[in-house]
Amino acid sequence: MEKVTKRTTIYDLAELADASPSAVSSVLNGTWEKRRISKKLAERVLKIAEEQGYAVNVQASLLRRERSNIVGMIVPKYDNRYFGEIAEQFEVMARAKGFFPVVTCTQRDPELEFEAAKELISYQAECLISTGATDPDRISAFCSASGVQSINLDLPGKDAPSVISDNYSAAKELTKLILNRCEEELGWSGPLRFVGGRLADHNTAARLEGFMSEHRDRSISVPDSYVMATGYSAEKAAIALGSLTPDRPTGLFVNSTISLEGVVKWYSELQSGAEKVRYGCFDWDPFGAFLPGNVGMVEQDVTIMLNKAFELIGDADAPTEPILVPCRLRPFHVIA
Amino acid sequence: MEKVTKRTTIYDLAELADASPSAVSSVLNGTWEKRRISKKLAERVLKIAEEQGYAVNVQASLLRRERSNIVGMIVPKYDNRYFGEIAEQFEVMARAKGFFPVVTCTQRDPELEFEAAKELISYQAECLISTGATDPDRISAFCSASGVQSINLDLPGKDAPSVISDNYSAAKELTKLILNRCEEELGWSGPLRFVGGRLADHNTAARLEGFMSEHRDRSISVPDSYVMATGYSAEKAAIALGSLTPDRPTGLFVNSTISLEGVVKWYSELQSGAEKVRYGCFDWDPFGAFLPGNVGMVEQDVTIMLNKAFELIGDADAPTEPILVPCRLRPFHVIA
DNA sequence: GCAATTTGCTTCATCGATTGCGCAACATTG
DNA sequence: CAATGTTGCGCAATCGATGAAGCAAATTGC
Repeated sequence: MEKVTKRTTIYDLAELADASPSAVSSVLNGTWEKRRISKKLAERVLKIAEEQGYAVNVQASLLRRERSNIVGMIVPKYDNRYFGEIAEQFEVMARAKGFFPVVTCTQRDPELEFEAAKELISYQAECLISTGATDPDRISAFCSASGVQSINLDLPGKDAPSVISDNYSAAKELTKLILNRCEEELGWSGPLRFVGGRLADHNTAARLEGFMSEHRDRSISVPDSYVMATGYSAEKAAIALGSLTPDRPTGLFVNSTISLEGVVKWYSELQSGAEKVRYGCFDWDPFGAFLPGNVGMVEQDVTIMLNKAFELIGDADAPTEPILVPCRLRPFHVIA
Repeated sequence: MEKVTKRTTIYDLAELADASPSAVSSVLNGTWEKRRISKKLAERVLKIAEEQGYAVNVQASLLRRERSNIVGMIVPKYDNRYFGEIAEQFEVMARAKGFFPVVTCTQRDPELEFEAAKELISYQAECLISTGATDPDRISAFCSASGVQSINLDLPGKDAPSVISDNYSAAKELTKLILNRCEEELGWSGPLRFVGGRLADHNTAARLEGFMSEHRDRSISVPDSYVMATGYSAEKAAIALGSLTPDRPTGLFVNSTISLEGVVKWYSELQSGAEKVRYGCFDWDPFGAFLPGNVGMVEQDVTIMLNKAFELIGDADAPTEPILVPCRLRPFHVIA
């Protein structure tokens, strides 16, 4: 219609409705009854707004208001169900609580994490949730300098409240499951190998502790070479296992579904001995139950984690000690 | 430090640096050389800004500027690799082109899709990409009323340029692969069953056409009951297959990885006859290659699709005919 | 019938950043 | 030394929405 594609503003609507911009504004933001605007005018304005395809300019609105209602979240990757579910549920919960969620994916890149965090703060986010951040304390420091609350999810930080899985306990349970199944099905009692993750990463360290603790409880010693923290990459896990030929029984504790991809690739290419392999994985995938050799997976409790995180929003004196959320262990039948 | 946790503004910095807000502004947004601010003052301001943990108020900045640089995207779910990859790559590409990406996940809910689209426009998004939207034309209509460009991805719409996979050809290729493998390995020549998706959905319709066309080429007739478009749900697919016992050879064309979950569940619970089942899936998952009975998957080319979509941004006379992007067929060895 | 109240709006300053315009102070030219 | 040019910066209007304050008209109270 118009030659200029300028966005409609309340001033345009005001002219069309023969009213003042402030009346239009109060009609559109729902405060019109409080401000004693007649129903008649309100309806007229709403009708015109609809006709014109009006959408508030949030920039202008937020500039004037005190609250932005934006909660930001950074997430490393969408290549596994865990972070995907976190992002999805975060958005749902945030909307239900009247927030506007903005999620951004930072590719496990510390620089990008920090840039994205700054960007979200520039958008006046009231709270920033750093999920699985490589350097959460750097982000927390920047947030606190800007007077913005920050919360760590999945990986803990020292300078902000953290909600994380109880990695130690779940890893111990998973180790127990794999060892038990190796005994029952292969008549063999370990030690298992630990595949994937980074030792510098808190979660990997905690899981390795649980893994070791269960071995210790059974008086099984684990050779150093059995700990293969190959990072978060399928290829590296497959390469690390490459030379391993299971002429004897073999058990694997797989840390993350991305490493599981590599393990399964290795497994499927075995010439022989596959029936002597058992593994379990920390993290869940719907296809996991159907992978041969997989005895079980750990599912982290995203709903509870996010509930706890949302409870922390606005809480000035939140605990600095990480809040631990129990995981669910899902045992599978082995597919022969 | 301060008792009030007010965000630092250029006015605060101006006072600290003993300069004017406009000088501070131009230093911070990089126009200071053009505005002939001395290097000395610029460095002083930058130092103070850093000390104070200053972050621009994008709301104010965008209000004043003409461009927002925001590109919005709505995505249905993060429960499969396809949409996860789309979201990730979209963010990377958008940043590389100097945009600020905002992605939001709308749970396949038409109302939420529309609300989210409105919200993104309120944030002055310059372009909105609707991915897999249930009702893309409603979104396009609103966008065009607001003078915002909209682009459809994955599912086409009539009122905005669309970039979609060549569903027909890829489905035909996949059907061909499954039928061939059934012949080679089972000595059986179909017809296959079509499992998952919604017939009302453009992609499902196009894939079904490709499926039918390949059957027609081979003079195989497909009974109506063999088309089981059970929607995007693992349970419904599993239930639909529930009564099917493969006493004879059985071949399945699985439409979407979410339906594949149900198929694999059914498959793994078969008492007998599993060796007589072959299936293939439209959409890719890294664990797919390791699922027994799976002869191949179709991987949609996210990178090319997004490249095409980005080419459309800012293009006023973009074609209204959908742009078709070829898919990659990934054949697998069957795991016995 | 006149003051007091209520109704239904408008006016205007404001949020923080941006930018065209302009003005001193200093340097250069002839 | 006056005219002209350059450097370095400040002033003030502006973007669109908001809400406190205010004001005229309509209604009520006595």
